[in-house]
Amino acid sequence: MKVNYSKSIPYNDDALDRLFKALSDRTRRAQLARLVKGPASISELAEPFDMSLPAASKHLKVLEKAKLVSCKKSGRVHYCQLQPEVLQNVEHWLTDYREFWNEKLDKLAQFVARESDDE
Amino acid sequence: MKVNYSKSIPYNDDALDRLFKALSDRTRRAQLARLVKGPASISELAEPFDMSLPAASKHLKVLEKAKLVSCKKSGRVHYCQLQPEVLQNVEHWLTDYREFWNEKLDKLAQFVARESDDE
DNA sequence: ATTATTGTTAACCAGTTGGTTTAGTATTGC
DNA sequence: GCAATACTAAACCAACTGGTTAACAATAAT
Repeated sequence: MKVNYSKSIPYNDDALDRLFKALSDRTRRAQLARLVKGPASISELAEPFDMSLPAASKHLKVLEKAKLVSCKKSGRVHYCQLQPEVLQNVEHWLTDYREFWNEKLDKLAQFVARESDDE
Repeated sequence: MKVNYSKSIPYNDDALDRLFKALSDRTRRAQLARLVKGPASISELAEPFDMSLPAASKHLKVLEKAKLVSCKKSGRVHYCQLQPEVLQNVEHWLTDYREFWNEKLDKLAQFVARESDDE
């Protein structure tokens, strides 16, 4: 089943706002990068960044609201897990532009090819 | 010439910050969407959004700083053009995660397939 | 020369963000 | 029971955002 994500489909602006906003902070991107390697507690996610636990915790909340991360409590430890599926929204959003930049790259490639022919 | 954008390469955080921040506002995304259809003046980019010219102009500046748009003045009108190449940074940034979510989707597909077999 | 058009700049404002510290709540371990 | 651990909640702060209006500059049209 293929979903049509082409130009006419209205993207969910609220979701994209939350997503891009979540991704616009390098600390949060670093936390995501850490989570690629596997689940982690909030302390583990705070430690490498030289910031207080509350700060790290707040970042995690932003990631959770964007649905990039899910956390569940086990005892007193909160285990956080990457939930990368929502990044497909970014992927789909890019579609219209990918076409555009490929065109430009093609033109550049043709230009370069033509230049080399002249030499 | 292939550039290695794999995990070990440090992404340019400043550029990604500017890029994701620029994309995190729906007005700016709408302006980009408009520019897919071709260059436009600042007035044209302000008009559909029921906002003042200075506001639209500020958004354009954010897009320019992220290098998503380039503007040049001709007479008194500023023509703005989409510069989508920089979105490849987003594309590349996604790489590590794409792998991750494809895995998950594969597992889901396998699960679904097994379920249908049972029926 | 005047006037209209297309923007920019500056000053301002309310709300958000990213950080802090301090205090409090569960849970675990001794 | 008591102390340590892992976190959350609240209050605060400076800086940034996204918007406004008012004033200005530059170009075009009459």
